[in-house]
Amino acid sequence: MARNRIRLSEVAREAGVSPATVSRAISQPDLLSPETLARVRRAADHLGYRPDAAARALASGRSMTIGAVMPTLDNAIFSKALQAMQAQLAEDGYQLLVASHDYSKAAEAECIRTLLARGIDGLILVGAERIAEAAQLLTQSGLPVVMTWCAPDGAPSVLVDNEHAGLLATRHLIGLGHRRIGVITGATRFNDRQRGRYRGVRLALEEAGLTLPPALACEQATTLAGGRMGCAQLLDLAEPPTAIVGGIDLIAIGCMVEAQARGLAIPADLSVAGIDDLDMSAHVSPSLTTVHVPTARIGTEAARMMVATLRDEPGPTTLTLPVDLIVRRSTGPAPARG
Amino acid sequence: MARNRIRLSEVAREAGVSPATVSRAISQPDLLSPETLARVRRAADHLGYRPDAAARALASGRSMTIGAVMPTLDNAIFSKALQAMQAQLAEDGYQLLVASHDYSKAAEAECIRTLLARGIDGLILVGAERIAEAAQLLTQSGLPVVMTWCAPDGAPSVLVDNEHAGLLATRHLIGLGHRRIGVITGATRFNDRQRGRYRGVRLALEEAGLTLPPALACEQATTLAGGRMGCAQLLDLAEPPTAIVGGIDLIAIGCMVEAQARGLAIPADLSVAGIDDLDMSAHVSPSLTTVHVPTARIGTEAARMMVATLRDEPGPTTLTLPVDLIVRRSTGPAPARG
DNA sequence: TCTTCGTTTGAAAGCGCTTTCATCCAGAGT
DNA sequence: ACTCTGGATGAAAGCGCTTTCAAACGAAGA
Repeated sequence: MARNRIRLSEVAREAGVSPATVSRAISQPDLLSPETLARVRRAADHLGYRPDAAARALASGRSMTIGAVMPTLDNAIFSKALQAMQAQLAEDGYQLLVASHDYSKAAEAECIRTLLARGIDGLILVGAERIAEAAQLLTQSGLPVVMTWCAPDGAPSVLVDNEHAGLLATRHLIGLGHRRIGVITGATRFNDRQRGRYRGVRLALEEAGLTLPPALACEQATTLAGGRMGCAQLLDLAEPPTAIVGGIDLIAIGCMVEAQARGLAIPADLSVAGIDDLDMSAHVSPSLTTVHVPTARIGTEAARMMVATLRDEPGPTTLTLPVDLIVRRSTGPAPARG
Repeated sequence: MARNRIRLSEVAREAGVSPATVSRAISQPDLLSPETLARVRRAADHLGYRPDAAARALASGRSMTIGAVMPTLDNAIFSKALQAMQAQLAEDGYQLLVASHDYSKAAEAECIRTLLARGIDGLILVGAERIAEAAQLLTQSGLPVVMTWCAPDGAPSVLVDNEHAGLLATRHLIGLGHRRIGVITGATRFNDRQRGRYRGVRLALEEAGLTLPPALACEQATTLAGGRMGCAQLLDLAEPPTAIVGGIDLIAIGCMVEAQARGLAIPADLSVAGIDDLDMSAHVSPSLTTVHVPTARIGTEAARMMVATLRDEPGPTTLTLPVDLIVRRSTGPAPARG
């Protein structure tokens, strides 16, 4: 950390006021008379004064820094949310300290620990599943926390109804006449988002009186390659599905790639639906039917909620964002019975 | 920032030593006798002591925080580099403070300013183009800076030879007999990476005695949609190219999508090559011929270089990572003359 | 005119840690 | 036996800012 050359006290001297006044000029300008304020400002500009963040943090107990712990940045949905979060926080004068754990619970706990030690004013998390140690750290720190995507009832959070998303995608396929529907999700073990979506799929099937044979459900990495592998697995079955739901768009797109590589036409031979609505999903060929999840908004709203909490502004402490089915070209009527 | 309950002085009392000793136990354990060290550690563990980052930063002048300014996080190449950077920094006990500017020079300057004010120990940047104000801020701050992807000669940096990447992709197409080669880059105005790649393309064409008619070069957003639009533009020409180089994979993939949507076969009717080698590029259909850019390694190495600099370790101050042509299925021999 | 109040400013005490500098002591050297 | 050396520890002075608390002042009320 570069020692700033100019200190607050020097600005005070230059402006002919006390250090306290300069401090107030920075953080509570209303308290000063317009003339004094102007004089201080002029002096500060003149000297090129920049307050020292560490000193402010130490003296005030606030660091103006929010921590965010994400599963990974290497996935459009999280990096997009992070991008939006950062933009919103910057607008309110906060900075974002980022950590990612690559879907490891232990690593997540470590992230939380270091972020906590680093002196943050609030913490934004993804999902609500974590080891006891991490949860305990959080509660005993008393730090404001906002969870995203998933959270237990009542916890401050910005959510999407993952179950509903799975439900919408599956209902759509059922409505098109599909009866044999496969599902490929990401690992559900440390991922309540994927679990919720999977539940939604099952729910829709049950509603329609259909069953999900175990062979038609598989877990894969949440990547395009994972989607390809999962699709290959399902298509190799003696009775392959006529439609597949991907737990995230990346998987669904992988499915399409694999199916097309095998000479299948989409949606004539196989319908594919995803969940997320990535930017690219509208542009792949055929365009992907999916459930839109307002990823960027999750970031924005989480940031807003965090700032509101820190400012003691009243307001809703949980927010559920809507998900919508976007019907595109990758889904169509079930093929006639052979 | 949650006020930590336990202070260093309390640990000192518990351990029966002076605060100075506890401080040394944390940051310079070698200075202490093994017994004292153990005693202090025990006391600290027992009380659940966590040092206050702001106080350490203020007293020591080091914040153990590195800032990174990226164009956007909403692009796999940057988020991947960031992910790697973060992982490496975490290993060395540093934290990452992230900001992004969405390809705006003014916003970038603002990012640099706030990051500087936030008290960071070093700054990692992408590219070397920025407004004078930002450049001046950097030099007068005297902060260690590492640039990535692009940088002027001699500046501490982790680079890739963007020009060479463009060259490799284009030579490959020329080698396949293509003579009418189109190129779609991202905006080159505030993007020295894309400019370098474009230069490489021109260079390869010149080498082969070919020209690049202005109509065959276009700039588009660095997205899949941008690639589609650019491809449409080139294919609508009276004399469309037989091969297209995309400034980044995302554009190249967009090209393929557009061409396929128009009923063209790849590579029979049109060859497409990209630069980056995204994860997905191996999995799209047909798989994309591209130039591999070690994105994650850029992040890792930049982090390493930063830490080495901060520790005053000797070592190379610029590092150029190799790029390699990866031939896949999206490129093939030029169609026979009609 | 005298009190009361609100507004604006200053004095000074920290915030929790790091870091000289000084001290102490044991063993090495003579 | 006596100085010298180096390692281990402590005392204390900040790091640059915020924030009570109190003072000073002019205006308003009695």
